[in-house]
Amino acid sequence: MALHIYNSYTRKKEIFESITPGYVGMYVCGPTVSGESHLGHARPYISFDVVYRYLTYKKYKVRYVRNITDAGHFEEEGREAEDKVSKKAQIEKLEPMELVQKYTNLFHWAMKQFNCVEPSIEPTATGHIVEQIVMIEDIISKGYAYVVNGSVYFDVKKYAASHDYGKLSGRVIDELLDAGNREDVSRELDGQQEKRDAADFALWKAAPPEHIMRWKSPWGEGFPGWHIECSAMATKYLGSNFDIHGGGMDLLFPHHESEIAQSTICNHSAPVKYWMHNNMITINGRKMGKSYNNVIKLTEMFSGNHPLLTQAFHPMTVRFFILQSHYRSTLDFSSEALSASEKALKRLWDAYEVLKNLPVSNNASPNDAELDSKITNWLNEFEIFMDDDFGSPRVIANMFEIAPIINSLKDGLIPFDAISASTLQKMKDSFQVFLEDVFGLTNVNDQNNELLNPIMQLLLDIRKEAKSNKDFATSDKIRNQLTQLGILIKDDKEGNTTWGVA
RNA sequence: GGUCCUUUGGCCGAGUGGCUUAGGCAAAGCUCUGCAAAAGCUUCUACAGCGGUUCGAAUCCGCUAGGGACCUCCA
Repeated sequence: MALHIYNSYTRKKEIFESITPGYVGMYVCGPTVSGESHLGHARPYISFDVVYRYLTYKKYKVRYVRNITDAGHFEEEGREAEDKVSKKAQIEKLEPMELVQKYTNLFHWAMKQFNCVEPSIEPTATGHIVEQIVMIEDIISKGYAYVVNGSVYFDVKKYAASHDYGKLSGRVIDELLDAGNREDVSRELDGQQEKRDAADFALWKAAPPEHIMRWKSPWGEGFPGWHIECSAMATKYLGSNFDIHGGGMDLLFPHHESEIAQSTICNHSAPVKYWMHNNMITINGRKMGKSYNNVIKLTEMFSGNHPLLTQAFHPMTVRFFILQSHYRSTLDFSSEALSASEKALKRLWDAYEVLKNLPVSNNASPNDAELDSKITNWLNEFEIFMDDDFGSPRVIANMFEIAPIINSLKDGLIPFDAISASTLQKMKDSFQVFLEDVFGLTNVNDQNNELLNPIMQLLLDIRKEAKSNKDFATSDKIRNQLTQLGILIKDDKEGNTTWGVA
């Protein structure tokens, strides 16, 4: 089965065929590093990390570009244009670039916690001012942008006359063009008066004197509009036409719509073959976002230091939580849901550890052909489900179908010759590939270390001895106190004991 | 106001026109156990409401109700 991807642009699932066979160019809108990342930000980066990993698994050579937006944009309309980055910097008494660096570092730290693969290229907006200016000049020369008072605006009306502006986001162009005249649009965009039409968007903004972040341009000192950076950097590193552009659904309009317009004018063709958008993470049914005042920062997530959290959550728990739902569905956050994911992940990973240690026999044919083929089928579906627009929840469901079988094999409830050696080997391989390589999950309980292991073995030996002497006081003491320390003792049928961090 | 999406069992969440209609968490019972835990087995089992299309719909269409997103910085 071939990989199918839901294309936001056509609103259909399409067979994925890369523009250049064997190669994939993927651009994902990265963070604005003027503040700390929150749980909502985790979704696209984890979702597209899995996309990247899966494409790699499918033998594509992927160039994965994810930008860092470190040039400030507007904060509030109806007031004087303010650079978000420089404003915050004054509050915190930091240099703008110092602030940007701080949050970039924090973002990178969080990505590492989530075990996200680093992008191939991570370009910054401030590092590509020249490219953006060149692109704006090109748009002006082609007649689709105009200069007013040192700012440059994209002429949406002119573009819409010959192009389908609004197709991606499902906007009706007449309404956009009409927006400035409508009563319900009471909030005035900055610079609205100097635009030819309300729907026009800024390519370059003249910087007021108090603006710290500013660059020289043919139109005076200023800073780039929000949308142009992605167009410029994507074009530079992936070309005029590339395969996948990803981001949150909230970026559909105006960001991605505008990107299409800009790039189409400059490159004479639509820039992106497959647009992918992840849905939002909500809290109590409401999107997590600054304006709603309901964000949980990632540092709070990992520390449990937030009123909505009953405990700290491991980054892998968050990652698993996100993978348990489809990337295009909204995902409602709650502490309970996270706790459920935590337990589920632990159960799954424990089974995986057991699986890794199961001995592979030379059993050529299964004694229980029905079970053997059921397992084979579940394993084969891993790839089938992922091929169907990255159906990670269904893959996980299949893994949970197999988990009890793994445990039963270990406990002898299912004899080893029930399944063939090749099937067992396939189980090991498939779990390893999908759990670790594709889903990017890692062991949560990797506190095991060289010193602790022999000490634990010593304690378990003493306990075993005590048990065989019916000295249950001693054996229970060891067990109970270890439990208090957060170490779980598991006895199996053969009298063997394993342990793990609870 | 416009555009679009969504509504699944106690909770979270997959999913397909029909074949017993995932999975996880929680709960209950059982097996195992010195007692537990872990593990295994079993049970509980839904598709907002109303109408329509169909031999047959939770799955397609319409209406109603609830929820949400975007239209503004936003993942």
